Amino acid sequence: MIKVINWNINSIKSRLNHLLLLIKEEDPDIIMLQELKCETDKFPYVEFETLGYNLLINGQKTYNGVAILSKYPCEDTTSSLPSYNIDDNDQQARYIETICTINKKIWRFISVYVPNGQEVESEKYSYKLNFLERLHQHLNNLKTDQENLVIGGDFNIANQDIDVYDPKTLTEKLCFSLKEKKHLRKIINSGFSDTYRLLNQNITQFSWWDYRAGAYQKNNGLRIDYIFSNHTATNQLKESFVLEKFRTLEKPSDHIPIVSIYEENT
DNA sequence: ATGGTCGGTTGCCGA
Repeated sequence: MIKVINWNINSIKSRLNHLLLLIKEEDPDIIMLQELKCETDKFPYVEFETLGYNLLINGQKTYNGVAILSKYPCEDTTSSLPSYNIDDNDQQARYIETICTINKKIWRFISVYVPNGQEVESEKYSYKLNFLERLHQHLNNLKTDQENLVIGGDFNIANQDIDVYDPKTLTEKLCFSLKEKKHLRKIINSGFSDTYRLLNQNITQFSWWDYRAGAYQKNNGLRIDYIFSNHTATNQLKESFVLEKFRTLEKPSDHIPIVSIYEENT
């Protein structure tokens, strides 16, 4: 069994105890994190090495930052998404990819923090769409039919009406505009499954609620965090669920962890 | 109700 968790933690420093609680309660094999808001060499390595994790960190000061924590040894780690001449000077820490060998099978894991985009048609919105295009190209170039590929991330896009609290109000708003959805669907349709949706059809479950305006109390949320897996991995998918409890703790992240469990075919 | 609340950093940005 391989238990994978994805979580936008919104500051590793502020949420250290929540992450330790998550590990204590769920004992995941792989944890993919976003928004560390911490420089690579300031990550609290010891706490997690003590718990048996290999740590792959791509951090930066104040903003962004992604990580993969793995109980299995990792190799060939890359901390940048190729630019493909689309965005040649991208310095933001939004991507990390690594390969684990688990029971002699190759599992490639990616943790990605897609740009928020600030406002539809803004400069940052273009950067968001460009980033998604780069991600799409990179995933196509991996040609990973022979291996298992699992992508966890905060994509900052809700895919369908069922994934938002009020599709009418949110039409063409940031994180629900047609251009964003088309970019997201292009990635999914290139050979991935949305693991939570695959096993929980017709259920409205959000992964993020704004800190502002009592959004959580009103359940005004969006499902923008995902675990995607390729066909090979999805064939082994057994369970997928969210841990909404982590939005009810004191000083929570505005996002909740998502869990997907794979059972290796024998 | 076109507002509000966080985190990291220091008077404001990003989400």
